Amino acid sequence: MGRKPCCNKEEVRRGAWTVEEDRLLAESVATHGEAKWRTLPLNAGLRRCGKSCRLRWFNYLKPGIKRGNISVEEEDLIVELHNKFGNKWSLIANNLPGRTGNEIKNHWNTTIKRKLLNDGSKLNIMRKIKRSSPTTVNSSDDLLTKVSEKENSTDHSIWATLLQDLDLEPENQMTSGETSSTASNAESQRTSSPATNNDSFLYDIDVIWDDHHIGNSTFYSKTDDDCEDNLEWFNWFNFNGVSK
DNA sequence: AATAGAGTCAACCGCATTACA
DNA sequence: TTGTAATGCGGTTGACTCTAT
Repeated sequence: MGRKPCCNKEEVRRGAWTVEEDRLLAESVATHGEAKWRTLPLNAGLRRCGKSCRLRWFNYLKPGIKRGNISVEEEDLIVELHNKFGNKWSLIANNLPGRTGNEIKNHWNTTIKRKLLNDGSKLNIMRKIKRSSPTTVNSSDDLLTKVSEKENSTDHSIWATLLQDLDLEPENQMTSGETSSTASNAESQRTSSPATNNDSFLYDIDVIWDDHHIGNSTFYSKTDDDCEDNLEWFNWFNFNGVSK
């Protein structure tokens, strides 16, 4: 026996909401509050599923919801929070006033993810690693040399060695045999680390970036093959629990 | 001007979690 | 303590819009 359906699909309306439906929903929430979604449609005179009403309210009608383009600052924050929380959209949304989890999820899947993949040079990946790492780099020149040496390598194990060279905590790296709870421990260790370490690491990379003019123009993916390669690296780093 | 493909986003679906009798 | 209902959430879909040809 399967789960009891939340509503009778034959009797409820589906698809885009009309202005009149929005008005009825808003009035009903104003009167009864944000609760009893199951019975709300009946009380409001709406031929809608309760879940649909709840979604419409929290994603669109609720006062204070920001509409329009997501700013660069917000985007940076989303990337940072996604590094920290993963696909926990509601958690991420809690840190962006006026934005909904659904909106952030959509933006991530349509815009940010594409940017990361298209702009996913190995050095950019290093930038992503350092955002989530509490470690510092011993020397900027040292890092540049190591990145340059390995830039053309197709051997992933060499990059793993580089991560060790960069003083990444062993706990940060999850081997294929480890469980996600191990990764969670590493996560909590990272997030509890002093911000100054992150700042130092960030500064080091930015200095290299500026001084040596290694930017998008050099490493930007120009072909589908490049994108495939970048995606491969991106996935590999994610798999090893480094850039998450 | 027509059209195909890409991008965007609101809404749906079903599983997970929480509340409560 | 347990079973059921209600709610929350993330993944996915599909309609609509935009852009390139």
